[in-house]
Amino acid sequence: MKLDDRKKKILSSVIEDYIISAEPVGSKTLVDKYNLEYSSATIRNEMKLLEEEGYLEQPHVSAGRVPSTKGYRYYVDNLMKEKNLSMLDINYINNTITGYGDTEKLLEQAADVVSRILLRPTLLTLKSADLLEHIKIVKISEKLLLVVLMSQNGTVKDCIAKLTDTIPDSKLDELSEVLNKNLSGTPLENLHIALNKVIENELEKFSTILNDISEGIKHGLNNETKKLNANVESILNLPEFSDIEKAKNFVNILSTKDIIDNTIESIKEDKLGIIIGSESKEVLLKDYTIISLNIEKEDKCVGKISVIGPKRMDYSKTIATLKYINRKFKNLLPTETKNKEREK
Amino acid sequence: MKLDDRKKKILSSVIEDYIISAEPVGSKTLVDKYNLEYSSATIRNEMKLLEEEGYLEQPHVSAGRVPSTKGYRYYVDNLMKEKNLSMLDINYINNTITGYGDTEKLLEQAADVVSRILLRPTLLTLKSADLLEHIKIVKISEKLLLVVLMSQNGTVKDCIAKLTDTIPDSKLDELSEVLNKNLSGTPLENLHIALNKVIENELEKFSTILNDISEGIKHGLNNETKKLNANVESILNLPEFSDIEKAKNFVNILSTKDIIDNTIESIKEDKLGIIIGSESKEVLLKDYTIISLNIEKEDKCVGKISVIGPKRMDYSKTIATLKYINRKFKNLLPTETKNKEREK
DNA sequence: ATTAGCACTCTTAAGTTTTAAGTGCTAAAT
DNA sequence: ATTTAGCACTTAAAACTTAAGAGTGCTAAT
Repeated sequence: MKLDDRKKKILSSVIEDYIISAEPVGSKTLVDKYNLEYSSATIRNEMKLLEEEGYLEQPHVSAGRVPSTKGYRYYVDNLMKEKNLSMLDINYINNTITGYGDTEKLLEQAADVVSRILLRPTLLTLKSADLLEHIKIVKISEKLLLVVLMSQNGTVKDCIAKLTDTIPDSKLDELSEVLNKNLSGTPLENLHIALNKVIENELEKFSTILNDISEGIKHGLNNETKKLNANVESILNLPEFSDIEKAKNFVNILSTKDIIDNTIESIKEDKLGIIIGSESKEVLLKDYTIISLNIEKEDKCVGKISVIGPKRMDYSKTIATLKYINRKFKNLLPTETKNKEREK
Repeated sequence: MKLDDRKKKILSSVIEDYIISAEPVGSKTLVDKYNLEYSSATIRNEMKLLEEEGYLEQPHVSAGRVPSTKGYRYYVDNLMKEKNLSMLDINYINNTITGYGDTEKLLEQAADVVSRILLRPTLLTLKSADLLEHIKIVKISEKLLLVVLMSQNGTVKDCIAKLTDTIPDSKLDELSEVLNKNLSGTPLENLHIALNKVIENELEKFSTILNDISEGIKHGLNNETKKLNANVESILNLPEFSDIEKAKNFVNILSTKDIIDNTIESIKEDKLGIIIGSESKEVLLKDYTIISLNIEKEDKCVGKISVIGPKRMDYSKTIATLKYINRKFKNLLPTETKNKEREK
């Protein structure tokens, strides 16, 4: 398990070259491109040992070496130098995520910007256990109400309620108040059920209109907001997908919720999680890496942004980007009690 | 320009076979699959004539025939039978577009469902000239306001305003009222400019808070909502994109706003527009067809849904789907004055 | 311990042959 | 005057063959 300095140097050179070139790396290439003070023969010997130890793989006998899952893992844990983001990327992030919008909007912006910087698809997983903070009813017309829901995680949702009967303006505030008293703290996904229960118990006089609102909420909250992915087409440019069958396969993985879900869930709440190839239990992910960031608000996880792509990934840049996003969100998410001035 | 019955039959058979198979259609295939009461030799002669007239094309001398732009056009205008949607598709549409949500949400749902039924990407173009109908201010916390904007087209937008100073609850309604009086009817994209003007002219006492709101609106309204596309990955399954370069090329077209914009704009307001290959001025679109539907609300166009893909498209099903969507929207879009019961 | 040198393996590219699809034309049949 | 059978011809795609190139592993020399 111990690698001497020369092996480390060779391993990280192979990985860094492969990350860029996507071609198996040979001993000659290493001598030419990286200033290794050994001959190609020595490097060949070392690479053979690294392969025997499981850090490198050889697609076929006359090819160079490719990093294995174990190799990438060793690189990420021990060899990788943390890169700084370029000014270009920093500006891109800051100009895109300006802090206006509710939590969900901000998370979407972040998932998108990360995807475009790293040229990989990203997935946004919203934390499902989001509780109602505040509800507000706004009249649109005689027969239409706008129901604005604000959650404790800071997400705002609009629902449309179609009224069977009209309601006088004077009653609206009373209605809002009653709803807030009864529903605040309810998980969003149970909201319409809870509302129905409220109707049964005590609010007979509003029953028709509450039914309409309940129906509106049911349809308006797309419970399936658990996931969303951005920029799938970016993968077309990756050499690993020059075979279109592989691209289709990858897209299938992306659109099958469970595959990635199961893998992501194993990530500790407080950490940036990296799952490389066969480290996932999911066999279909054996050629792919997922790097996932938990976004927190007041120490509660509100969502996850996951970068997914072939194992050949710019780990350093990916991690730098996600860490930057994480720091940005720390003083960004709107909170009830405090509201920091945004930094310039 | 006149085609006799036999030529018509042959042309439509070629097109219908090609739409399914994506392979050039030969005389033998036609005799075998379609019950044409002529020999392959006769059909060969006819196909040659159809080619000379420009309705068919031959990729190379030993291949079958492929429809030309002119051929597709003739088919669409004269030969095509209107298909009925399957119950499956109808149910899918009805279960997806339930009528809850603002105009923009409904349009997004429609663009998505159309894309999934037809297995082609769709583009949603929102009409930019949308005017403010109503504005409502809701307090989220001491230093945060939620600004809810309702447009005349029936779209609801939420913006977050970060306050420099606090505002007492009692002032909120006055503020809302003042804003409505001054801003209703303003085009959404000018809203924050108009607001700044209002501040200058008369609302000095609210000036700080109005500035904050103006800033929130500026960031919250993503003016670039002109377009959005769905389901790009569906194209990976089309045989025309088994060459990944072609797929990339197509994705590029999709993401270059102007290319499709220019073409779509030439479509008459009240019609379902079909632009086949070289009928577009845009050279890059010469192998693609766009079928575009205007969605109207109270006789005003609120958006366009465009299906785009290779010329080889199931024209009949595409048109049937869009027409169904169109009919659905007729009694769906929320309006200020009237509000029809939704059909069962 | 390192390296030059070379035989060996296997992939990829390039070139060649074969196969099969489909045509267009001619001459015969209707 | 149409229609059709039949066949020579063209071409693309598939199957095979050969050549080139990359990179290794091993041996023997440094």
